[in-house]
Amino acid sequence: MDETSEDRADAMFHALSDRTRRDILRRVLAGEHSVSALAGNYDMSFAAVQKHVAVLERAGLITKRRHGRQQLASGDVEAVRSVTSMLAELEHIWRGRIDRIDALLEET
Amino acid sequence: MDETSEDRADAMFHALSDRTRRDILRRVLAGEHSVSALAGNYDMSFAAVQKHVAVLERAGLITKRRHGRQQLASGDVEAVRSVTSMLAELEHIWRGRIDRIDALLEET
DNA sequence: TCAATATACAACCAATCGGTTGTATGTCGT
DNA sequence: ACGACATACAACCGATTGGTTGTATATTGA
Repeated sequence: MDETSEDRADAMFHALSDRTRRDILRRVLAGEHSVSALAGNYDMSFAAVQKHVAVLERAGLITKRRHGRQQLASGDVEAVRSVTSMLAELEHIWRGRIDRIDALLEET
Repeated sequence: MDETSEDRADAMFHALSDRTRRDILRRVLAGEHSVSALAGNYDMSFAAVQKHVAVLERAGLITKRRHGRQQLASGDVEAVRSVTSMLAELEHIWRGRIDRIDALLEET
């Protein structure tokens, strides 16, 4: 159902808006971890952590690969960079405003 | 009630997770706009837009200043940059992983 | 002074969120 | 073959979200 880049932006920012998910992302950017290894770090049920991992995966911020009975999660740095570039676009818009102010000042 | 940097991160990413709020942020980064001028752009009630503006303001992404009976909203590019730097921290963690992999390969 | 304008905010609603427990499905080791 | 482990997912719950309408409070211009 998700199709547009706005949908992807919604999903990515939403995934990043929870501190447990940001912590999971940090860990799996540093290296592969199974879902249960991740779950061991938090004071909540395995199922809750598994859902957080699923949210990150749906947003494209992590990928999983099977290894025996485990699913090894790994952070996708390219997805992180795509979020960075959305913010860069915002900064670019702001820069245009400053340029316009400068131009106005120069007119005098 | 918000105190920690994790609370601020929660608020900022949450504020950015809605496309209407991202659009508002783009407009007010480009230049000041009153709340009702912003509301004119969207197919929803004034109150809904006013709440979106309040969410962005609580997250620190925009500031408001009174001008007569209007409140002029303006995007805060420094706040946007602080989000960028959170993502940069994630990229940095990932770089450490790559360095470790390189070191392992070099051992052979 | 007074009507119109601009904003804020409360109360409400359906939908989603972050958590829970319970169950089903694979996969491993013996 | 079977018990233990790893994962997925459904059902449920209270809290929050994104929207609505209605009301209150300033501020302006005539």
